[in-house]
Amino acid sequence: MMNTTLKLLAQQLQLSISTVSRALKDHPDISAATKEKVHALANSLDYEPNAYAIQLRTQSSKIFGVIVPAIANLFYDSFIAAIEEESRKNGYALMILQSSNNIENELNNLKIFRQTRVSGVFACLSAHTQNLEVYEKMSDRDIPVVFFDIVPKDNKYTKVRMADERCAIIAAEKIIERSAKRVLAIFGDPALSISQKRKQAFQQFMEKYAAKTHCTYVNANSSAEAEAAFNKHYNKTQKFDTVFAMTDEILIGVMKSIQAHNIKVPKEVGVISISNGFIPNLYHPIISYVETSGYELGKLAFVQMLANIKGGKTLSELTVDARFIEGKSM
Amino acid sequence: MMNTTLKLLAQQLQLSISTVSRALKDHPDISAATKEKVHALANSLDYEPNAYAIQLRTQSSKIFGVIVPAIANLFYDSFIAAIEEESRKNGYALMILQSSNNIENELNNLKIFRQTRVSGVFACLSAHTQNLEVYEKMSDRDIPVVFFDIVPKDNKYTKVRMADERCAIIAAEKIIERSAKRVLAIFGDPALSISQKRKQAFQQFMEKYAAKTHCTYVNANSSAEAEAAFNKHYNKTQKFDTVFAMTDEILIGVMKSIQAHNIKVPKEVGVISISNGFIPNLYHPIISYVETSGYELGKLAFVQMLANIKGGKTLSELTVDARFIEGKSM
DNA sequence: TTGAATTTTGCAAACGTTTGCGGTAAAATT
DNA sequence: AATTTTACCGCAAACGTTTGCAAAATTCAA
Repeated sequence: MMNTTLKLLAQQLQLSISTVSRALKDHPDISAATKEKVHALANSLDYEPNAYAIQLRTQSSKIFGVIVPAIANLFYDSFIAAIEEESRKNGYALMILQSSNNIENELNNLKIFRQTRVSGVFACLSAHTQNLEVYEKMSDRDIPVVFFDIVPKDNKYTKVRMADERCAIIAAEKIIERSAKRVLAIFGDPALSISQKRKQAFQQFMEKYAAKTHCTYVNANSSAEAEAAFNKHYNKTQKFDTVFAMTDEILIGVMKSIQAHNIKVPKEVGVISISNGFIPNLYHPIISYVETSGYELGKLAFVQMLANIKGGKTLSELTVDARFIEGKSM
Repeated sequence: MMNTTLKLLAQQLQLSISTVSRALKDHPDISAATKEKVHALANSLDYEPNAYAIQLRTQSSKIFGVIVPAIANLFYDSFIAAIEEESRKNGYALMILQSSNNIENELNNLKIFRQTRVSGVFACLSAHTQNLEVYEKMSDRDIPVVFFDIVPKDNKYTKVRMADERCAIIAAEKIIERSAKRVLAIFGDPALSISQKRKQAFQQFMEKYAAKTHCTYVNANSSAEAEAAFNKHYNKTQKFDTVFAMTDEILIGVMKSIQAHNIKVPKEVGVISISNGFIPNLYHPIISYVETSGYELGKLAFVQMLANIKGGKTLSELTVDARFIEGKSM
């Protein structure tokens, strides 16, 4: 079936294309009567403006690009949900591509975004991205980039992220409040800056405010590793009474071990983690956690994006704060 | 910065636009020498073809639209991952929109797809969609639609889905193998056809092959409801020895209750569910489940889409089979 | 009634491609 | 040397919009 175009409408109405175009967008130059007619026919013929022609003419697509390491991730899911909501409100659509933490994919995705002439891109660096040249290329093309979560160090970029250090510190506070004697703290991939930051903040805080508390620090790259680490340390004679899990992945491993050993939470060991909330709510008792909300991060990122688009370059690093959500595990 | 266009390249090389265009796509009419020069300049100037101009000219965008109820869902995640992989291989990009099980959103999304002139759409009906008119509209515009997971009844559509009845039957088989005496079977929203189908298949099978087994059938709309249902029936004098959870959501509720009561699995009660595998692996012991793979469904859907695009209309309903994944809970 | 002011509409170029067709020059065939 | 073939290349139209400017139609004032 032929798509109805402005030309078609114009012919049927014995009007010029320009008049029809203007009528459709309520231009003051057009009389009410004409507008009426045009709208009527457009509706009955189911007219849909051709987005490609518009973009070609106006040089602006109403599409944002999003790059995440993986879409199957609770944190990024909620991030995406947030910018999707805002985008919809503002008449934008989203194009979501995943890098799978693979630099080549990341490059490819960026290329697609350039070709699609997206209005902006939300980017989460893949774990080991070093070369930011491609992102420069976007800026050269006047496509604003808002980095989120895993962001470059350099200050010349616009970025939003969780207050990573704060998260760790809040957790530490709660652990101290509980007057824990021995704690096992499990962090993620030591190569990632997020692991480093959180660990450093946590460790410093503990040493400063609870020097007598005995802390064991471990890194785990997966649920399985976390489970193994837990098992290993739980078998020692001096058992820990509190465990801290830096991520959902780690929490999952920890909880498996806890279930396997039928350990009573919080009586025998207290558990606290950093999470967006889904996983902690899967267990009984519900796990206490420091909330990192991908949703709020998304909202923030969107604000930044809009600022970039409207007001030219607005560089800055914004962080969204974390808060403690009390479960029954501490 | 100005975008480099064919025109620009042509000027710099003292060639016509058409020659440059053809050179870039290896047209046999163009001499090797010229091609060489054109490619060189294009590279150094970082030429990116304008996708909008191409689409305007050729009337075909290399974009697929995807509508899912929610992106934050393990099943849909893996579905998306699969079509994303295939799309990338075939030079397509994906535009993912979520309906949030809201009919108005669904309509809006479809509209965006029409305006974007996507090459095709993968659609999962929102829970209570009745009116398929909008989807007809897509077909009128020669945009193929492949329905997945939650699909219309009508046979005039292309659809792929899980073998829902088979899932339930496999679960029933395993329950019988275990020679369960009393089973609690919890199904999802009774308004959804998927719940009805699975329940019916399950019930029929049990009645036919294990008439003496006592089955209690319950519906639950959420984890909390599932948990409540479990609690309620577990308090009866005649305790069940096996529980079947139709979805991850239900399994989560069930497991909460199991943890709360410190029930031994599989000794005191056996657990089996239908899932893609993530949730069952969170627990100790690992829960046995019938696998419904969003990933495989995605692959299948993509095949169907390609068939539709290449070979005109190919209507059919394909299902991907299910299989039992043995955990330690039965 | 006539010219000016105002309202309403149309012309045409431009956005960056693709592609059928026609043209020119060199090479190959008589 | 005349003709045909082959190899390259350019012209121009088209895709569906938007928009500055000019033109036509209407209204108004004198």
